[in-house]
Amino acid sequence: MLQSQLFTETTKEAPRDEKSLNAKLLIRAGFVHKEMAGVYSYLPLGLLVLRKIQDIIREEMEKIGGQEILMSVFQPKDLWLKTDRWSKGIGKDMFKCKLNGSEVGLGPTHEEIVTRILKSYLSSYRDLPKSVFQIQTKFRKELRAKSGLLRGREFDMKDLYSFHSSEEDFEKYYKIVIKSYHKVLGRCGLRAILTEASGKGFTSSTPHEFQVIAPAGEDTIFYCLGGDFSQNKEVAKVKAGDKCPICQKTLIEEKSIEVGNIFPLGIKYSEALGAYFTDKDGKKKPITMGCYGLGPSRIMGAAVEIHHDSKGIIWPGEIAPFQVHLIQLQENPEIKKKSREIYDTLLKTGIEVLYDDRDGKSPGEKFADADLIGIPWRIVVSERTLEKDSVELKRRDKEEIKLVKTKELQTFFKS
RNA sequence: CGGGCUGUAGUGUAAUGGUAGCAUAAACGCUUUGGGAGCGUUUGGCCCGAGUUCGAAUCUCGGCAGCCCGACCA
Repeated sequence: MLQSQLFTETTKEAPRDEKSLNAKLLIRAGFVHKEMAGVYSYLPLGLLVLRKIQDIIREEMEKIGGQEILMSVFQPKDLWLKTDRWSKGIGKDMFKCKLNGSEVGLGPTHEEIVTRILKSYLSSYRDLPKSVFQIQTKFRKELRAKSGLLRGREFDMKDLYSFHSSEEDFEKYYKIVIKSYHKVLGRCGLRAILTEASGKGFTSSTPHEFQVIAPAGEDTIFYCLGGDFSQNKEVAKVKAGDKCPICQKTLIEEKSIEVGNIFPLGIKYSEALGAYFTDKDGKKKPITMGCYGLGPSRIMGAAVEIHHDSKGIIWPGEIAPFQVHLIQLQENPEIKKKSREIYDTLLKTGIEVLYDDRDGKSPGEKFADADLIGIPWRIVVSERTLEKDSVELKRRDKEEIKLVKTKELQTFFKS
């Protein structure tokens, strides 16, 4: 991508009406545009990041048998009345509107819809287990949107639903999802702590949240540094300073961001909506379900909260909008020509490059922009480097700069 | 939804009852080029409505919007 052609530009100042760090940096760097409280548009750079997060999720969900679907945003009222959630629980947060005189909702979550769909296709134990997921914009009437991308009224969510013939089979899958989620989040540069949470009306069993320690978080968790125990303050039977019930180490209290959660749904929805299957013994039984959420947009915000410095964002490699930020530092024809060659070579090698080919920008401004945008590798081509047939290579998260021969650049990035 | 704070060029800010100013971005020209460059010229603004007043960005009331705290939140 030629930076001179990029739709967005950076700004020196963050807008006054944003206090949250993730929103400030993402807006300054041109990743998102704020439309209203809790509602953001994704601009080219932001969409690249969002898609990378979504693609990591897709890949990992498919590895655990998830099949991607896309469900309707509109939610019929009668379905939600059957599960008694139209005006209770999450239903209170549902945007509702009239459609030809009847009321419909905009999906804040999809248990109702997915359960009704599965009724049409799953009828025997031979059909189980199955799991489906979707990545979609969710709408929620949050009373108070806040913290930039962390709590929006319109946000991106991946919701996975699994269907099982028994509680045991469900539990096996639940553990598989836990592993998978840790992998997804790890690839997104986040270290999450599996935390016991409250059912919040979804279920009576203990669900789990994936919490990332960060001052900007709105949750508080107690956790053990040994990594074997964590409880959300909402449901905690422990407090800071207590001994870990498992390994006796001291428990710590921290603010954290909930980037994912997983719920045992049991047979709550299948019973309410009549989703039964015929078991080996010929008996009709309700399908056991689980649901599992991850918020790509929230992950993006959390990644910025965790990975930044005073100069800007430091994207974790896998979700960076580009791998390399190539900077043509000066405007003389030789530098332009050489930069262009390097750009073409890198592209041919399959590397994603943002090429700062802009004229009329001082070196200082180009460096400052590169730091703000936060692409993992920076390559500088200048009069100085060309004298040595080289370019400068610097990682966004390191201070050291090394000279690399232009010829060796391709090999460097291949490995 | 309760409480608090705030709305001034695209963005960030100043003017506290009396000529809307500064920075930055944008446009043009010349110079400049290793950490947000210089000079000159130009464009562009008081959230909306009502009231008080000779006169309102400024005071009052209402609305709308944003942020923060709380409540709420798979």
